[in-house]
Amino acid sequence: MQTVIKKFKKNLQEENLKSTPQRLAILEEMMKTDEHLECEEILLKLKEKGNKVSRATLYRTMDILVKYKFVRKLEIGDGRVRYDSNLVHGKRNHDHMICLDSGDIIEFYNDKIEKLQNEIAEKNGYKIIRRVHQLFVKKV
Amino acid sequence: MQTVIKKFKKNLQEENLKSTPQRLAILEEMMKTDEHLECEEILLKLKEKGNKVSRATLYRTMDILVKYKFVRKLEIGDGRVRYDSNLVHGKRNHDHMICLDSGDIIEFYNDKIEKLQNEIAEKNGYKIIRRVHQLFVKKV
DNA sequence: TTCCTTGCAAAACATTTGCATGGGT
DNA sequence: ACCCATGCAAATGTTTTGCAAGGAA
Repeated sequence: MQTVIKKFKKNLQEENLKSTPQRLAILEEMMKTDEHLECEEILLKLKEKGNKVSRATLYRTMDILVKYKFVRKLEIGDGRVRYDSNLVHGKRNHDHMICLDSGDIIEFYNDKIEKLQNEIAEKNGYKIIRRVHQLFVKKV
Repeated sequence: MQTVIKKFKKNLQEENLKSTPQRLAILEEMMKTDEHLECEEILLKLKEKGNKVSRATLYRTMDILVKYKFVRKLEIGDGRVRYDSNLVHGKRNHDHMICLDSGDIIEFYNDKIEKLQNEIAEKNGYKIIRRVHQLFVKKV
């Protein structure tokens, strides 16, 4: 995982941003979890481990991590923003199934849907930059 | 369209809610537009027509309209909540393509994706209650 | 007459921002 | 030494809520 940290430092450097203990602590925290964490949860985890990071810095840093695609912002419409790490076992493209009873978030991926999406965009003269696909479900 | 108003009144009655001028004005406003309106825009439109509705009532009523599926809440991740009317020319199932350059919101529907989604849910022991599918695009 | 509904203003909430201080490079 | 980053607290923007007054049923 050293490579991820290296990449992050390089990314920062390229924009004249500085490699600070706070930014690294946040990155490392996001590397450790495959949950979908809210800002407050991330803040709490950091605090528990003795890493003091202010709320303002957390918010500012999450924007950076999103920009570099280390994490993805996940909004399921309940007013809480969650972050989905792209750093754990190299996961990238996936969408979410949200159980309305348990609140569980299950990831899914389907190649055919992927292709159909691209066709739809193309047909309209567009290309897809990003997408959100969420299924709100209940147990049968 | 009288039937929609009738249905609304019936829905209200069934929950011991009252049919008030404010609630009806909001419903009628949503029947007239096929845009994706924000709360402030709806409020403005109502005011322009001389219908005085307070912000609090608007928010409270939109929740009711969502519950009865007269409108759909649309969140495209820019921090603004929009409402998508289900009352205009009987549109129901559709998803959204959002142009990152112009901000345009284009509606789309694809039967195959629909089927694939159902299969995915089923395979995991779930049934789909609601879904969000958004493609963020740019012109080719 | 009974409650539900409204409107106002205050509260709540998440996020952003200004600014003085601190810290990478 | 330069200038970016941090932390705090204040500001922001949106949505929610408590409460007194008004209005359907």
